[in-house]
Amino acid sequence: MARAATTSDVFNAVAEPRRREVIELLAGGERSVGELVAELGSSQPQVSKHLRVLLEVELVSVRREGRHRLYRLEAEGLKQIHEWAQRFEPLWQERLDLLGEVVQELKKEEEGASDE
Amino acid sequence: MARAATTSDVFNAVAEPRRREVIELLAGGERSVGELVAELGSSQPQVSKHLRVLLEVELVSVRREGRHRLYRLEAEGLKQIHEWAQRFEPLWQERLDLLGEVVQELKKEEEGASDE
DNA sequence: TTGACATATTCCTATATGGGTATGTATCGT
DNA sequence: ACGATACATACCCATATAGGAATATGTCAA
Repeated sequence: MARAATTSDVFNAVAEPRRREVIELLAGGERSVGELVAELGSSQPQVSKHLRVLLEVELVSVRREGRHRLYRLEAEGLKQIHEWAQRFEPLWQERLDLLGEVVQELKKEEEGASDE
Repeated sequence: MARAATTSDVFNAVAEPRRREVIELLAGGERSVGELVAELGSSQPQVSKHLRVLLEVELVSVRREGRHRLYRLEAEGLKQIHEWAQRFEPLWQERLDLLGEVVQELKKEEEGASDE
């Protein structure tokens, strides 16, 4: 088999840099496809395709406004990612603490050395 | 062009469910490949490949111990994901607050209705 | 209705897998 | 040195894109 579909879950949807950019732009408020195209510098079809993926995993929603389609970020979906990563926070925190201790050790040693 | 390489960044590396499982297992402490194979129920080559991807984006590190290779989670890499998602926390929080308000509204209306 | 504008969809191509199978390589015990 | 154990790689296949180009669809204005 091949890689899983990007439309299957939020993690896959967000794995694409371009789509993360779209999300970041939409965090600033609703945008039409055209605006996104201008801001991203991608082709219109590409932007539409990325939006479709984000739509399928419900990271965005659409609304019609005349000839435009206004896309809006549905941030709840990102919560899932945030929470997943957060589970490991104690671990990287631990490392930082450890680093802090090492620094303390080095300082002591240094002081001891300069003492000689 | 094709899809981006999974070895290019942490987001891609974590997009694969199997690799997230590996990360979760390693969060419990160092493991040998064999242990991971047993716990994941995947084939040994597959596990090795996933570990390689995680290694390339530095989400894990390896250590030799006799015939075994002990993999260890390097959680700092996940911090990046956590922080990226965290940027949007105000947005989903906002929605929840809004939801709360709606609930309050409904309660009031309900009380008013039962009052009639 | 006709034309212009805004998007979505389709088609085509090159590429990067994920999984299975077979094989290479390093380490340990005898 | 030899066989067994523990992994890593190589190879093959089917699939899912990301992009680009062309086209279809939908909406508004005259």
